[in-house]
Amino acid sequence: MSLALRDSPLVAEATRDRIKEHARAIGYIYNRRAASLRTSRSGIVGVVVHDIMNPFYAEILRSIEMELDRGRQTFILSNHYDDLEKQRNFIDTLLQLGADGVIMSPAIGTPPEDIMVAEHNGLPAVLVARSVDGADVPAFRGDDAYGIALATNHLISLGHRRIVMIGGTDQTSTGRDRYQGYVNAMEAAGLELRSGWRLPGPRNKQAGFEIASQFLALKDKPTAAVCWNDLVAIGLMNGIARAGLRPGVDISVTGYDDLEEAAIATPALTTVWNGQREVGRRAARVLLDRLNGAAVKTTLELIRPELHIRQSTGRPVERT
Amino acid sequence: MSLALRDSPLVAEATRDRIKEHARAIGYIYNRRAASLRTSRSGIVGVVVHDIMNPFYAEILRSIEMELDRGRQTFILSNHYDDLEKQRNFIDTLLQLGADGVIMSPAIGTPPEDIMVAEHNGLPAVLVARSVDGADVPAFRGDDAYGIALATNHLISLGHRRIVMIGGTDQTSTGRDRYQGYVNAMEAAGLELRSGWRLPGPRNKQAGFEIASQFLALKDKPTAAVCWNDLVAIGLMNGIARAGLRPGVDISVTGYDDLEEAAIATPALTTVWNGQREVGRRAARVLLDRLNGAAVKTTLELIRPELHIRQSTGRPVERT
DNA sequence: CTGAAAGCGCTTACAG
DNA sequence: CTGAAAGCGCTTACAG
Repeated sequence: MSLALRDSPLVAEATRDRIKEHARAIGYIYNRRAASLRTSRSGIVGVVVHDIMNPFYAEILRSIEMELDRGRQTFILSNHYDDLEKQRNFIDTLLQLGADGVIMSPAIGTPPEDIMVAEHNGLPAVLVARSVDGADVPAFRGDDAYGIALATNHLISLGHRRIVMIGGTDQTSTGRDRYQGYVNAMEAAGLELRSGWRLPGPRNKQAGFEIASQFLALKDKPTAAVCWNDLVAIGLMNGIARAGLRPGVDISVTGYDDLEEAAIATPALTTVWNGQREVGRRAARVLLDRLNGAAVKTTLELIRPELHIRQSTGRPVERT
Repeated sequence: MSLALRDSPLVAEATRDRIKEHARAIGYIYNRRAASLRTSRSGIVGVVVHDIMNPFYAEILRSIEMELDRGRQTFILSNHYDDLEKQRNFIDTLLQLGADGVIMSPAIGTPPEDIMVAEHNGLPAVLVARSVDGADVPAFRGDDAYGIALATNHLISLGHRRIVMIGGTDQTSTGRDRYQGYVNAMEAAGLELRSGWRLPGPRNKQAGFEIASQFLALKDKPTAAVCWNDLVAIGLMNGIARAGLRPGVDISVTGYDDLEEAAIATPALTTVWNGQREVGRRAARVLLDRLNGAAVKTTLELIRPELHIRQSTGRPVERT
């Protein structure tokens, strides 16, 4: 009977149909726990990111969902909110449930052992959006240094000279890479980097909105802001508008990620497409490949970002 | 040993600590599948909504997460995208995994049997945000007719006479209730309801943004829009601004839900707080109570909404 | 080809 | 109080 229900070729079609019909009639429910106990495959994949409600991760999750659906895997989502303890608990839960694999965007400060402990207990891991040095697993993310340089160079080419970087943290590889990309672009253009021209921290709209007054009060009167991501950029533009200045005219602003929202912001946001869909799709595929026993290379793959120019950037205007 | 690991009082403290220490040393992993097979409790709760990436549901999910964490339940999230088949598959998966319960915001057109099938197979259900007539389970949502009347009456009291309702669908109880609340308020004020003054459909920013031109082209030149939710309202305001008009001045706009974003929109959005946190918290608690064997009443509970007045509404201005 | 039996890792009722 | 045994519902290797 169990063979028939799983469409085994060992069972004749007519027999199979009859059995399935009967199973439905008596309200039979397949017990995956029991099957999993026997086969040590559960059909469950864990996915953990900083915050699933953040649209950047949401876009990655959507493409992961599509791929895993195709592979008939159930997925369990969780936020770690950059709390290492929460992340460890989640991996523990996956191990206890006998999950088949995990896709994670590791919490800030994740030691490689926290990832390898999963691997060593038969839970293959794939990283997205962030990578961890010393963790010998496949990882997919955008080329941040290159991407932020695209945005910075775009502003420089428009004639901006006093460009501030807003948001992000030095505690992730992404944070360091983006800041470095900005620094490199500025130095390559022979532009000065004054202290106070980096306002680290903001990563969401609210924080971008709140930092606007601090940005506008800088004594150098910068004419442009390279933002950590689209959320910060949109929040900042709202804050600039609230202060009576026109984003895209008085102040140029760039975002990062190219969320769906970037195109309908006011003004439409110039930003860097970060390949979320691509990252999610490839991570899910490589995990499915691993589950099917394929040998995959455990290296970091960088997706090449693209600049999308819209209305939030223009020639510099001096404020008086 | 199993007693010791579960902190049973039957085992002396010293013994327990020694066993736990040893378990850690040898890398013991508790097998929840096996335990669940034996006890028929899995510690898993399913949560399914239209779209977890929608901030409205995201806010509900966050409070559900907090409560379930406290009850030491793992939760599995899923989107149904208003696809009944997807929703059925998810409930099937939960049954197969032996989940302990499910919290759902049912897909459009969910027949009560689709919910009762879970109940009858030992998977207690609780509804959030939407209710289903004939499904004998607890449900929590806002009082939509009352809430939308708050917004409509606010506009009327400012002097608006030509007020359009934008977004939503008649296919959910929520959709019907909100439209009815708008109609009731208009009629109570003796205001005319012209055809074309309802633009159904939009439920997200993109759609709100795109419908702006259609709204602005209405021959009656309405002075205000009551929007289905905050996302539509923010999209609409962006569309209005793109067309060169000033939302909050030339056109008054109200939202619904009071997302975190509403307060930092430009202009800050006048909207109706819909009790997302409250809905999620109470739904999770009642489910945990059911899991602990408590008898709970299976009735619909309406959370009373509140109007939050900000800058997107003002006295009417005639357009020429 | 078919059917009965073993075993996955727990928990719990029961015998000693 | 302690320890061995039964059984949850599957899958699969094996005997017939």
